[in-house]
Amino acid sequence: MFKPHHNHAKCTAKLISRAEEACEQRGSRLTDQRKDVLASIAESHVAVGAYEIIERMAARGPRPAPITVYRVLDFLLEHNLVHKIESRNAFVACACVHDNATPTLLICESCGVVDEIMQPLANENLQNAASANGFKINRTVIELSGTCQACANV
Amino acid sequence: MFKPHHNHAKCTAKLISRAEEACEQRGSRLTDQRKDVLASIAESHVAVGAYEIIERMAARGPRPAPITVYRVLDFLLEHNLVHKIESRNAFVACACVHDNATPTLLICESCGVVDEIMQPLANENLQNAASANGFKINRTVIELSGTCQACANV
DNA sequence: CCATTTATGTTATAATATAACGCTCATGTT
DNA sequence: AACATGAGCGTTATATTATAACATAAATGG
Repeated sequence: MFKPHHNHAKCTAKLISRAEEACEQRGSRLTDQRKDVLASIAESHVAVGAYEIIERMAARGPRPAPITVYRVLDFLLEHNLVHKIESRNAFVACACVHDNATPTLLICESCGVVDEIMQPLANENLQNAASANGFKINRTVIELSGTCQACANV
Repeated sequence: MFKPHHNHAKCTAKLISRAEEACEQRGSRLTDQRKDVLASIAESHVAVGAYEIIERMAARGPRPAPITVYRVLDFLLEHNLVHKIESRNAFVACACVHDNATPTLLICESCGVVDEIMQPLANENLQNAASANGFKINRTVIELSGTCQACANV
């Protein structure tokens, strides 16, 4: 189904080291468990459900309880190290650097790969529209489902 | 919590009659059950969960099974008569006319009211960005959570 | 070393959503 | 009318996603 078009080991390593940095900066601890969960999610760029994370972890060690994984997910979400795909109840490791801006998620319905792109113009439009309606944005979700380039070319 | 700032009965009536039209145009049937579910959702502009819909219906007649409500929801979603708030697993009746464009949902975290606005510019930006990445959009989700004007003024 | 917070473990359960199967009823056809 | 078809719905069971409540351990700051 999914074939990485890049050196994924390198990709994961980079992600973990960025996560370590981010936690250090914020004075929070990236514990082994948290690193494990993050690594499980980062196994691919495909969105993964919480219970699939449990399976992946069970394959390499003791099976964590759901609450354990959800607790870690909360931590990782707060630290912007993973994103929740709301339209799928699934998670992906954050693939790009975005300070406070909201990424647009491109979700392939065929292979499941989730790509992140920064779209400052769209964010600005939405911010303006919200303001015009007297609405104060706390959180923005932009998810586009469809067909990725790789799958379109098959 | 929520106090309508308008004549809601009128609002619902309009919604139902629009739904009837839409179904007629598409040659599908807006059965009593479907009308009931739609009316339950449209009781307010607050997003409502599937099981809360069941409660509302149970208050006025026999309690429907979850699958029943979900089936109706599928129908209503397909016909664009309701929207699913993905970030909340909840539903609202479609409040405005939008041909094929995607509405932006403004979700108040305080009162739960969901407002719909059309944001052609943002849609266009996202479409362009997707195209630039070779991504073909099938479905777009834009959800802004925050504080609505009414709640900000309290 | 103690107090406090943060992290984790354990058990149970809540909330959301779908599968599978069969019956009924409207509709169109012969 | 008799029949075939498919849409709508009923019923039972179960899958999937997420959280509550309470106990223990481990890190951190004074």
